Amino acid sequence: MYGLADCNNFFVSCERVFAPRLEGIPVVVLSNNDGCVISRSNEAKAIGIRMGQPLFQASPLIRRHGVQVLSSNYALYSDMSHRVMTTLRSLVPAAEVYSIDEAFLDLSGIPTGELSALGRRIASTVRRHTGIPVSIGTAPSKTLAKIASKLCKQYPKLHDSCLMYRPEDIAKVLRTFPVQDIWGIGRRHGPMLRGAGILTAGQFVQAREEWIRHRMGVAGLRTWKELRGEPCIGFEHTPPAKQQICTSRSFAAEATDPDDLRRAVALFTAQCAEKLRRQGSVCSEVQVFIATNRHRPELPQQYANRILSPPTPTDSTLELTVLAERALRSIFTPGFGYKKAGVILSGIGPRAAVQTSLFDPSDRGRQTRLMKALDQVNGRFGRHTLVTAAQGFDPVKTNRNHVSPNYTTSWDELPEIKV
DNA sequence: TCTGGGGTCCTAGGACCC
DNA sequence: TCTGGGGTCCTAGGACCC
Repeated sequence: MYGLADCNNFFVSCERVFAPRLEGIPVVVLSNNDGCVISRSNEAKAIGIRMGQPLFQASPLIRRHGVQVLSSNYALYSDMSHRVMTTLRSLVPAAEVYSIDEAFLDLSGIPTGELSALGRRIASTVRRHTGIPVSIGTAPSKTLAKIASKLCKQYPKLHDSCLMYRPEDIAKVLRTFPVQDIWGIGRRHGPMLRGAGILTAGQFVQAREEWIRHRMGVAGLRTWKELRGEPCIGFEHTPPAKQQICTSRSFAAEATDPDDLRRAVALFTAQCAEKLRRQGSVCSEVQVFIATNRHRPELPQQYANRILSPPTPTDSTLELTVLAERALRSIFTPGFGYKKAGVILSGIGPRAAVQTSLFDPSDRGRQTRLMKALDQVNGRFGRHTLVTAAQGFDPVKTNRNHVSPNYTTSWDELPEIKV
């Protein structure tokens, strides 16, 4: 049996833990650069604010209903996520972190009769330890567990835990579950299925196997089997290393000054390299891309990118920064206003397996010790304590006009408390 | 005026091999 | 006129997820 623990309205719930005034009123959290709505309280959902909706489109509703608007604060959310995951791990044999707000639970070996109560205990313990409300879905496959967790949000009397086990119970749920809400069915296959007269998960599992294979490939077939109770997506006990690492941002305003872009690209490179080192990998390619504002078609448009390779796979911020800057210089074109830039590391492999070049100009051991020192200093004294000169201390501006304090990760940012 | 960021996997087609 | 069979690797594009 698989469990799925899903935090309800996660980013909004994180904000509410430390700002109880946000309880019971409509709240939304925005994407980077304050662009789109990416988390909504139940009250915000009820008044019709949509997921992913641009802020400016939602603003009439926001004004009319006095919706509280917050910029995203990932330092807070990732710390809260760790607390939730730690609590989950203490309650089940194993947990697979699936996203910042979800984890699959390995429930093998637990008697079926105890699963329902266990789910309720997990939900109430996470709530008590972290303040975050979660929904626990339990079923014979991951796809069914996802559906079970969604039912918790619909039916309060389930007390945050839904077990779908007996075939007749599963069939009953699938009969009314919308096909486009199934995990694995996205914005293309959803409408395709509806066009074919398949509106519910129940109709989907009744479709012919060959038809699914033909129209939706092996991934669609896997979803079909999972819904029929045949697990095809296994439990991952150790997270695989990333094959690609990306850091990118949109800017508050279009950048025309090459120095602004250089500093941004240097910062993104440093952040990518840090992620790379954290998973113990090296990379053999660094890609830089810059893009104009695609929502302003009346302005000259460009998307440019360039990939460069170090002589030997590396995880050194310094080596990668030199390459990234060279790549940027080769694609930057005066006269364009760049709204977004990013760095992508690829060709990723384990550090332990690096094949060095006979003509390698750099001192590997020295670079490694330097990066270790860099990571230790920043780990101890804060993220941007030690930076490359190329980054500077004055990052290119993004919009973040409604940000909450870093309640859990930086004491000096806590609001003053009157006694 | 204002429109996010970070990933994975599959598939088809082309280039190439013998 | 007739024009093989079997395979690998790479890439771009499309689908999906949060």
